[in-house]
Amino acid sequence: MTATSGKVIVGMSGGVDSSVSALLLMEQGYQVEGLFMKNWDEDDGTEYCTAKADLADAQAVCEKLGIKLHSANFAAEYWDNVFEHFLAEYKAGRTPNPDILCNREIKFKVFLEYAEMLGAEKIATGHYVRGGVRHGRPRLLKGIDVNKDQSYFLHAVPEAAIARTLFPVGELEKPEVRAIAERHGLATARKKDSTGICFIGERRFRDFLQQYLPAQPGTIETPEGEVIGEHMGLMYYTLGQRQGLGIGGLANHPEAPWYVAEKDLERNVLVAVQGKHHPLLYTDSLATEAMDWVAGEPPAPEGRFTAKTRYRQSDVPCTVHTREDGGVEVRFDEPQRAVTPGQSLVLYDGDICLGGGVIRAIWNATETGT
RNA sequence: UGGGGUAUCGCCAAGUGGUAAGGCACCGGUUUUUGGUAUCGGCAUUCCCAGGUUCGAAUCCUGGUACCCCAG
Repeated sequence: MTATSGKVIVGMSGGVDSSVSALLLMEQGYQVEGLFMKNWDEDDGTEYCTAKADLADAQAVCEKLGIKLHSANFAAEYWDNVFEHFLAEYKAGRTPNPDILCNREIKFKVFLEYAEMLGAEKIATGHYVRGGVRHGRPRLLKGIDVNKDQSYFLHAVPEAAIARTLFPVGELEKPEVRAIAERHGLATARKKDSTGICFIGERRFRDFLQQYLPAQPGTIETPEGEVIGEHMGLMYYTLGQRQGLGIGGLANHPEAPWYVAEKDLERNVLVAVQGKHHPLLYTDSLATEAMDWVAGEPPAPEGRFTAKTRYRQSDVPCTVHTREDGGVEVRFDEPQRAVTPGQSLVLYDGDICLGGGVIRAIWNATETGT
């Protein structure tokens, strides 16, 4: 990278990654300013006040670096374009991934437009991905640190937005990022990585969801129909889940934990199976809703790629067929565990993230159809 | 109230005189920008109750209580 005088607005979350991103861009000669986004209006100002702490951290870093920090509130857009959909998915019995939508709708859309308004040429974030040019066009590439790669969350961001974004830490390993922060005395150097739904934060998931959706308790059953427990509402569970079922030892059953294998919405029954590798936990093929291709179109109507069905899963080989409605059908070489409708299938060609779509239907390796 | 059986952590369950296994569940930490997964740690001074025998009992004895089964 050669030095440039372009103006860049960095999305500052109050974490190490965005802090170091801002620092690196300054070193590269950019004219850097920060923007702190607050996209969730707290319903409970006392218990979950991490947003204030994050803002304070972002401010401390910006002061240290001597850059200006803007702040914006996109809560209305977040609610309309991310959260409503999030709730609708849960209502439909699926397990949505709000952060994927958040990136497409907020960080790489509303934020990008806002930055343009502030006169910036580009934006930057602390994501562990790389923007690059491959085969003559801008691409979304996996981060160098395979352990932290966040391309899964950005697969729905269009190429045009990727091309206008800088991802400084995508070129680094996480430990280096912390070391840089430490060396420059940034307040966030040792701050624990945040998890939880971005902007909403870490909180008791059940309590949170219950504020928006009514819970309908029902029974937990084995595939054979034996009632083995009670669930608090289907929306609180996801496929492959172990914790929270409350199923203790059962006479005439092995000493193995139980996992969620299916949600029967019609009967309001949660179907559980015993043993981590129960066949009903595996799926062989799936279909998605319309895909978001980073390049705007599929690389080919069909082909061999690798895929993730979940963040932090290593890519697995699969065969992909594109349907006319824009979705794809995917068959995995090896059955995959706990593939879940509502989560996204993301396709890769080497380190290029091609795009992905929300999983709509799954087929078990032992099933004949449905 | 005739016979037989069982009573050990929330649940399943070892232990038959030597000073309470294990699993599941649950709780906490780690991992993690979804939900999960995984991983590490915690979790019965006490064995239905009351007496007794013994250096020593969840384990033996006596008497209760509860539940189960077969007979009625």
